[in-house]
Amino acid sequence: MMIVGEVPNVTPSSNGKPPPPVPTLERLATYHRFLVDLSHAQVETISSAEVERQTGINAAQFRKDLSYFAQFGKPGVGYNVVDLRDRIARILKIDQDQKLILVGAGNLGSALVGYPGLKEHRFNLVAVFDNNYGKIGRPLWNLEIMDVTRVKEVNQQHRARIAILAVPSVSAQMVTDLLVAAGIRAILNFAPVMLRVPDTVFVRNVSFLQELSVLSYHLSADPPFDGLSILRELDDHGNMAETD
Amino acid sequence: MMIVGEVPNVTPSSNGKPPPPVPTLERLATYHRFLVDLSHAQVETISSAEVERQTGINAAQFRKDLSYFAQFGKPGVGYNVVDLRDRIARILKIDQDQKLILVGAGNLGSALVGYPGLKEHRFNLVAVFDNNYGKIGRPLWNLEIMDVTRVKEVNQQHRARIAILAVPSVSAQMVTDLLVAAGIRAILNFAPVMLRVPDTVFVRNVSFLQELSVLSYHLSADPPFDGLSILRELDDHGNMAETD
DNA sequence: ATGCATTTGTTACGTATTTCACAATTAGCT
DNA sequence: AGCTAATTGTGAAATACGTAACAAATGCAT
Repeated sequence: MMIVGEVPNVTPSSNGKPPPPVPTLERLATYHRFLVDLSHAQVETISSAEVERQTGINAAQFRKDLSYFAQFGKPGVGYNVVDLRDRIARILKIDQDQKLILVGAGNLGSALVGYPGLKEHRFNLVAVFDNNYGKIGRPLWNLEIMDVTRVKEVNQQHRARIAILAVPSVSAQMVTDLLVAAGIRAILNFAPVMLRVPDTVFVRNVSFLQELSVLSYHLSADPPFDGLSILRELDDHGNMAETD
Repeated sequence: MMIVGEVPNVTPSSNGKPPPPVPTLERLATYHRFLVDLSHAQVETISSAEVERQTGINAAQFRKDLSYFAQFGKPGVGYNVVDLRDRIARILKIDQDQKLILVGAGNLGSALVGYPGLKEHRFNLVAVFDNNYGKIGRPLWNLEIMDVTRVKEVNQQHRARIAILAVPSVSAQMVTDLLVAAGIRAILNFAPVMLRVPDTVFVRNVSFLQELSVLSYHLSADPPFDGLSILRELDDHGNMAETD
């Protein structure tokens, strides 16, 4: 029973249960890919302990992640690989074709949508847009690059709900507004800026430079060691961190 | 003074202070880019409240993030934009040229290292490797693609410490072992697998499919709304979520 | 059929991160 | 100089997330 005035920001399908944490969703995608591999290797069942051994993710974490959604396993036995794989796919809605549009047909955008894993995971590119007149009309893969100002009109046919945004930072917000107006509900943003969107729209940011900067931080400031000193450390410690 | 037997896993420059959380480092990169923009716009000083207004990041969060490193601002005044920008750059070590190598000269890898933002942020690609014999010897940008088995030998000259890993999942671990042996200390991994590395090596994972899957989850299961319903919601609520 | 070894689902605990709240500091104004 | 308004830096409170621990469930062996 919903109390009037309560804020219904609990994300999709507001049941009674607490919504799954975002890190859980991220791991779910990892589990899915892992299970796909297992199923190809004809593995029938797997235990959470075995998942930990093979992926490095804590077994309790794995079980808890799944518990946000339903009960999947049999005590004493484990999880049926194919069943779990398919049920996770349903949760993430990657069991059905998902239409994508790309905005920004530059180097990065073209490469991203050219990634063959996309089709394999049923993400389907249906249209490509750009705001650079030099590019409009040219082909990208099997599609024609269209003027981004037409995105609303064009998406009335496709009804894609996910957009990949790979435009320069300066145009990112402007393009985002067009996407929102075109019915896009989820944006994968590669521009290193915070987008303003209505709270009905989900954004995930991927920033290449940010990732590199975090890595850069962790490099010690001392004079660069040559490769050998690392090897020596390896020998000292045995070798790998964690697990076998 | 270091107590014997203490575990020195506190990341770089083990001072007495607690190490900054990783989320703080990620935001630091965001602040840096934001400050670069401000400095180009000739803004002299900025307050944490104004940062919140413009980036959406909580003002206390901003101040606390900075407090892990030093005191940067003047009470009653705020932060000097140029000074803060440069000090964050020093913290992240993006004030100096950082050498990078790329492993995996496919679509994605080529596009990533072709991104002009890299040079602007002083990340310098010094070598490209692949394990596909068809590609070895060919040029990529101004470099020749080399056999990845030679990475140790070649990196003895360059002494790059950061690697971008954009190879298929199956070869990712094998290549990683070569990189570690070659003195690489930080890896930006685009393959959707968990890499095993010694704990002297830092890994950041970027998975395109994982990001899309998380977005896909958030799409409600109900029949797809057309673009107009979203617009109606926009009108109802005023318009944007948060801030002006 | 009963007991044992295994493994789940979940509650309780611990750690990490974010947010709040306020004393301390600064610049400008009178 | 002293007062005021603004804003920082930070300990304490709140929240989110991860890990451990264990009762309940299952299949297998006897």
